[in-house]
Amino acid sequence: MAERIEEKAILEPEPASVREEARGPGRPGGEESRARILEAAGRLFADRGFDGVSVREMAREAKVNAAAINYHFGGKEALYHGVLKKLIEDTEPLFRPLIESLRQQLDEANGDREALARVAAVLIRSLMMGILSRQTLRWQMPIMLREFHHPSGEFGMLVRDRINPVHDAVAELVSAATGYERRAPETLLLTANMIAQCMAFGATKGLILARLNWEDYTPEHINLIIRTMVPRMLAMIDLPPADPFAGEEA
Amino acid sequence: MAERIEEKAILEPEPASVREEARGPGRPGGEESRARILEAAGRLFADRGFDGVSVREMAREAKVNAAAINYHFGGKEALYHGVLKKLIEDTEPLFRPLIESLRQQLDEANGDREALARVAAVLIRSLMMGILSRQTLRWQMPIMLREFHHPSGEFGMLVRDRINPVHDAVAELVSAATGYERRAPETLLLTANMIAQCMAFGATKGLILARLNWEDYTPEHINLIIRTMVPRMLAMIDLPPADPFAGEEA
DNA sequence: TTAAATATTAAACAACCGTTTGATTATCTG
DNA sequence: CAGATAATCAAACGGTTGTTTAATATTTAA
Repeated sequence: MAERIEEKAILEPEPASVREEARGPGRPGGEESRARILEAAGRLFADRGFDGVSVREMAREAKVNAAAINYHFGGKEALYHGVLKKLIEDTEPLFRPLIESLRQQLDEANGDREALARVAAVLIRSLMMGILSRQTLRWQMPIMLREFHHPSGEFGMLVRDRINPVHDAVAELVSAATGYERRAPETLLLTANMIAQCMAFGATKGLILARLNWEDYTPEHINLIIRTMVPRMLAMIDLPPADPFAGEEA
Repeated sequence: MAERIEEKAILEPEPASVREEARGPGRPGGEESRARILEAAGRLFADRGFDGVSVREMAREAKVNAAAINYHFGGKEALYHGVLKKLIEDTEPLFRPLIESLRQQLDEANGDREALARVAAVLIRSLMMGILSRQTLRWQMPIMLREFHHPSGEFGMLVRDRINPVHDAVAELVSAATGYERRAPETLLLTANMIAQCMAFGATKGLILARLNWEDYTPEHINLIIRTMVPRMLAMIDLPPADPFAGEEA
């Protein structure tokens, strides 16, 4: 029995990162270093892509020795996996309540088109607000966009854990608004397009700033984008206009 | 006098690529090699990004010695510049007639909303068709998208020579359709959004295929996308529905 | 035929890449 | 205290990077 355990331990010298909650004795600080590495790696991966950043640079940014990255994660590829997993976890607080309240309000609307429009308006505004103004999302999105066009080995996990839940929920809204079947290709295409539009002003930020002669996105700019786009995105799915800022404090 | 020329030649050992039309004596075949390098580099840059490809791999794909790339272009960065310049030139035959016929038809429509809708429908279909079905555009677009979000030194040239002409023309359509001023922020935002939507199904191809359970884009898929999206994009800019395939042979 | 010009190549360059190793430090447990 | 455990680091590994060099091949012009 002891042989089997030892053999497995030798064959799989797992990195420290897959440790469970139970902390034994030993030099502390590992969790903080691990967190700093994930933060720096996410920022740099998003900005320059997987091949655009070196392990040494990420280590420098995280104030850690380069070997520490392999110690904590097991390699550059595994670190990217960790970044993507953390991205999914970190966006959970934004998307889960959004999905749940969408489902509930969709139920309450019960086919009333004006109510549907209000639900859709709030959803779109929340998505755009989150994507454009949250600092964390601003560097997380480029990673997702990269995956959308050039899927890596982690793409499956990203679709299963983050994309599908959001798209399925929004598809219910699109289906209710347009009358398309819930799983019809038209529903899926429109859903993907609606969500893509919410991300577009983040994805093409450089272009928008150049065309509009803006320095950077300010809260006023973001409000202008939302005010301009929301009524038109509602029209896109056959819904009447609705104030995207209804129920908001002045 | 001879000194000045020689001095300049020494200080600026320009790569062979900046040669003018006039061909002197010497071993031939340079132009063909240069073209093969540009083709391979464009394909690989688009697929894996600037840092994702090595000079040696591009040389191998182009059936050329690695040193030939520096001989013809002067370096990896300069090669990327050449790829982008060629991209702008190559897309000219698609965009110039599109822009010109758009301007002319816009003039002929003279405010008639049904005519405007037909003009917009044809424009959107042409853009989507070109982006989704042209093999060349399919690898050129990722490069543009990369530039949109992460502008390189060549971004200015791309905006000036390729983006602005297209956006300015589409902005006229958007302005005529919505009533916004031609240079109003709303017009520019809506214009960018309309064009982004035409590119979205190319940019998020991996996601679309995964959600729709498609293997790859077929002509039928592309037609479905266009049939689904065009009427809704018209609604987005306050235009009545129009058949995007009107006037097309069955 | 000789000379100049253009194109191509193998070899070498220093720098950097991701990863491994072995030693060292810091903390907890018995 | 001693031993186990966890974390960190400098150094080195073999390999690859973009680029340069020097030699060579192939053409035209004189």
